Amino acid sequence: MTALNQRAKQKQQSRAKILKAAGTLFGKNGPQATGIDQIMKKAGLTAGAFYAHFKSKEHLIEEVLWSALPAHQRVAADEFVKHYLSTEHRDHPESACPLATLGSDLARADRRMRLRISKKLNELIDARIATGTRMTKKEALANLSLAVGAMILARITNGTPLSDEFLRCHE
Amino acid sequence: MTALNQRAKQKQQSRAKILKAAGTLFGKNGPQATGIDQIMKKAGLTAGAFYAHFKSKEHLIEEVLWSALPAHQRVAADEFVKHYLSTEHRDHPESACPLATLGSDLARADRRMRLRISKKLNELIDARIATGTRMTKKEALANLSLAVGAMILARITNGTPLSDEFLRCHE
DNA sequence: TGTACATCAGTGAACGCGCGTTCACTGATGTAC
DNA sequence: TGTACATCAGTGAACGCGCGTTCACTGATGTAC
Repeated sequence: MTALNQRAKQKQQSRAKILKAAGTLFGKNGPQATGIDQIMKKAGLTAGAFYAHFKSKEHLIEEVLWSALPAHQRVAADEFVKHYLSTEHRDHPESACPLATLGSDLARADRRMRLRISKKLNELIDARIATGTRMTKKEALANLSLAVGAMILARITNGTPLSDEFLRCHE
Repeated sequence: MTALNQRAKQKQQSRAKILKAAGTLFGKNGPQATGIDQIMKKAGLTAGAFYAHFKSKEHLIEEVLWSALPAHQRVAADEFVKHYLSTEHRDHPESACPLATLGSDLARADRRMRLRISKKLNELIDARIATGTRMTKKEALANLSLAVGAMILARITNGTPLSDEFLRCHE
């Protein structure tokens, strides 16, 4: 039978809960400032169980980033920036694009991690160009850069008038 | 006499050394991953002396960001993006614009810190518009967003062909 | 179907280490007379 | 000018705490016969 038994099913669910909790907390406070204890509590488990699911905190971080990356894949290319620069997206970093939430952290990540991300970015951009309305690669890269930069700046200035202006600066 | 005596002069120099060392290390590894010991060693002092200069690590971080922010102020508005997106700037985060190096960290900083930064950003942007070649505020914001976003993405993808493409995506 | 044993997800306490911070002390610089 | 005392930048060891990780144990689930 390919059906998982009860134990395996439960373990898989626990793993999913940990990933979800970690994603939320990483988005809110960053991976460095998020403890295993905190993650596991949010997932409804205790700290010790963590290592039955992940080899180390480092491995968890990789996994979370990896799964969070293609979040905006399905948005049409010409709608992308507009969709990205929403107040909704700005105000909920816990469920947001990791390029904006963790961009500077990713820039400091080790080479292996950065290469993995680069590969995925390449795929996403190629897909966007292919399906987009005659968009050049250069335009696609500029769009993504603008979106990520404006989102970060809108978050930094959140609470001042400048923040909304950053969200509208693409128009 | 307004001349400082030898002690005060030396203390001022030590403070400057600490700030410089911290700026470099924060740029390279981020403030979270940088220890007081490390900073003080680089400054040629020992850990204990730190608290004669700064109330806490938190206060040092604020000071460093504050002083690093207007680094690009003097570049002419229409040259700004081009100047910003250089390989030199990408490859030396230790002496780079903190918006790119620490953008996501700043987005997570506390409200007080973010408001201080916002105020300075406002000033810088207003100055840019005033002196620039008929640039609208929206264009200035879009330029800054593009520059910061592309720099972060170029750093993440550094080591792959995509990185240079991000640096050239503004053309 | 029932019984005895094996497996394994999760518990919770403990360990070790790093890091921010404190503090008694030192020695050079500054001040009073 | 010299002497005695005060000040203070910096030292270096220690403290306390949080956090990543380990591990002996538990109890429910799965397996063999």
